[in-house]
Amino acid sequence: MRDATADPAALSAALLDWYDRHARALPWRVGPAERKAGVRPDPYRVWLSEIMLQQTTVAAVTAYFHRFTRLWPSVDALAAAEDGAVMGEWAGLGYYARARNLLKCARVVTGEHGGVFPDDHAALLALPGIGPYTAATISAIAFDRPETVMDGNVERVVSRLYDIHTPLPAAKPELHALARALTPAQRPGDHAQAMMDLGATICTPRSPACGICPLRDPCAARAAGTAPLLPRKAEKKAKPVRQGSVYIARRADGALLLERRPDKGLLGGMLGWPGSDWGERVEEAPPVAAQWQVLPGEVRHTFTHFHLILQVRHAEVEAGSAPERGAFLGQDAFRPSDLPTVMRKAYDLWRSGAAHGPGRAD
DNA sequence: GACCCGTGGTG
DNA sequence: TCACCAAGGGT
Repeated sequence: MRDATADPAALSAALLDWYDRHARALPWRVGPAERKAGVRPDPYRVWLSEIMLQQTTVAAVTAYFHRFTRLWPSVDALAAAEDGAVMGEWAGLGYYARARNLLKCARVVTGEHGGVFPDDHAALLALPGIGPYTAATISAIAFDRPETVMDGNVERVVSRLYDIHTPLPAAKPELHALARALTPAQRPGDHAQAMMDLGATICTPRSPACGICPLRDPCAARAAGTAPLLPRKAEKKAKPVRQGSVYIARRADGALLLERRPDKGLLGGMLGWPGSDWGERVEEAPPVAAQWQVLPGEVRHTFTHFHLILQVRHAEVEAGSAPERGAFLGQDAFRPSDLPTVMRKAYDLWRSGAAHGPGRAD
């Protein structure tokens, strides 16, 4: 199915020419004009952005990237941060193991590499939270190494360029070999970013803009009319529905009962309301003795592999009450933005009900 | 390879 | 409303 006229050097040249004219301006990016003028990206910012961008859109990442770089302008500054502060700033971005590994990685770079990111693939791969994709991307973008970057964008672009119908993930080795042949010796960093920009703006998952694509002539899927159908993917399993409950206790002074979740597992390391496990139909004793009231309504939330329906309970507790789980956090120390989204939804449900007082209709 | 791990946008 | 999707990594 390969187009014999699709010379890799010509493809790469056409792609770089398009990138020079249409590169997205991104907060962590050194654009093609600056790069040609000799400007080099800050490896810390490249690394931070790549971790944030794992399975996450540019639109979602941008505000987080600005906050993180303002609070912690260097890897040394980040390494010195408190765990809770970093987890709180990451709240809402998801995949919280990334934040835990972000801190681990910063502390290794500071403690074992003198605060300087290593510039070789193997050393990068050995760092927490950096896998094959991120190691290759940091090498290419931060150090302009001729690494082959294989993310979801590149898989899509290459599968269409060569009209590959093998479903993912089985197609990965084949796609990687094809992508490697496209990687140029000159400007590999810009090439990697050009592939991603093409995938994000032209060669999109649905209704790709083939008419204005710089690779439309050599593209095999464009010729075959199969571009919108690629890449094919293995079927996914259905998500089961789980249920559970959380307890929001407020002390007279306004302090709220919260707990730090264990590092492993769902929402690991994040702040949350004490509650039951989540499963078929779980009931559990409250974290503190009180008159618990079931709030009207429910929280619905979807995780990677299940749907959750959450019942929210609330109680006003006495000043001296000793909780069996969690700890009371003072009004001034509690920021709703520190909560992962599902816990934030529970908080919002309680607050929206409290605003209307008891006896609310729904 | 299989499974676990979040979230918000989108059609 | 809902399934799909996004600059993946760890186990």
